[in-house]
Amino acid sequence: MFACKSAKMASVLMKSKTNHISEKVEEMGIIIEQMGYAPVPGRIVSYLLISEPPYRDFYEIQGFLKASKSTVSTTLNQLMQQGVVSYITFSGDRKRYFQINTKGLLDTIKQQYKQARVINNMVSEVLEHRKNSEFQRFNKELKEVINFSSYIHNGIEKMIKDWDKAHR
Amino acid sequence: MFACKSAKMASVLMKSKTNHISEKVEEMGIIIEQMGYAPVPGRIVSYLLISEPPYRDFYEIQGFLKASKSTVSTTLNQLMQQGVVSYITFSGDRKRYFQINTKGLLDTIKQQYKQARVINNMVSEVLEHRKNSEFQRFNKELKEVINFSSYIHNGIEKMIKDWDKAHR
DNA sequence: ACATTGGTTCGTTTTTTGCCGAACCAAAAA
DNA sequence: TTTTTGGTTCGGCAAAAAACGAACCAATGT
Repeated sequence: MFACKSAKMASVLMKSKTNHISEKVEEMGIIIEQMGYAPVPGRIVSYLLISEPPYRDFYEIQGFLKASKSTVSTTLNQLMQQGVVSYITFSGDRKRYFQINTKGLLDTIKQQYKQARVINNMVSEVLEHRKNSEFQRFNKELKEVINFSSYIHNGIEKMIKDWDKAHR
Repeated sequence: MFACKSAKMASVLMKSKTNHISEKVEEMGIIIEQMGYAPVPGRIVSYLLISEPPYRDFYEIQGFLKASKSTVSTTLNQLMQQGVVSYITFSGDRKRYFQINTKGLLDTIKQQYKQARVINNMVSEVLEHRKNSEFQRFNKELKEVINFSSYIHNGIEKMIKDWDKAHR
């Protein structure tokens, strides 16, 4: 009886807490989705970010997300391959506990910003290709785009380099 | 006969040039796809960027892409709504000539970089949420991520502000 | 007035994405 | 040795995204 009541209270507490976290995971998940991920990976990353403890085993993740084993498995493996998630183990416990790999996360974010180079290259190539164009007015406008793009690109590059230097 | 030969030569020339441009459009298209666009919009933007003249009518675009009228129509309208494409007209010619709106393109690129704020906010919120966590080691690692994220975010913000100031 | 041009609209097809379930497997426990 | 645990793999399916085609329309040309 007492045990039952206690379990019930725990469940109620759990539930409200879980709901709160659920909401957070949901909204953070959407933000992550918008940076080009599918819903489930977004939710897993969100969950591992705000979960206390910050590591969870396979079935905890699956239970929280209410997703299938296969989905959780493949998604975790993708995230691990990407370096955003890793796992720890505890001796005498066969489970793997998945967690955010903050170093990998940082690298991924860094990598994103380095993408500035790609667009900068592209747009520079365009101007190179158009150098003998009859439409210098357009070229001049394009140059403005390239100027901005290089300006940002160089700035980001420098910032990252400085950061790396300071944190080595 | 002469006319025929000339047409043939033109066609051959055209073809090689078109192929060259085709390749470029294709690869630039992929880059643009990777920033979250579908293939056709990517190709249209690419085409208008490197085409000489830098404006093309509806049927030129359609013919070059070998896409359906409907696809071209809706895509052009989307791009115009986004501000990346606009059109010009010539008197005595009913056609619209579509072209890149460099100002709109610049704004779109700018907007992309401003997205840095979103991830920075999210990750800051995570730390706020975890402030009483038992896992200070993880929190410390997260702080590193946040530091980088804010650092880049502030840098980008400042760069854009400076750019806008200098180009007003 | 009729035909043509320069598109637009909308219902349909095609392709891709995201996720699931069931069967499967290796390591550990019983 | 058999069972259980902690996953993995693969075929399939439903929904969403992308592209299409045919019918349509307004403005211009004849």
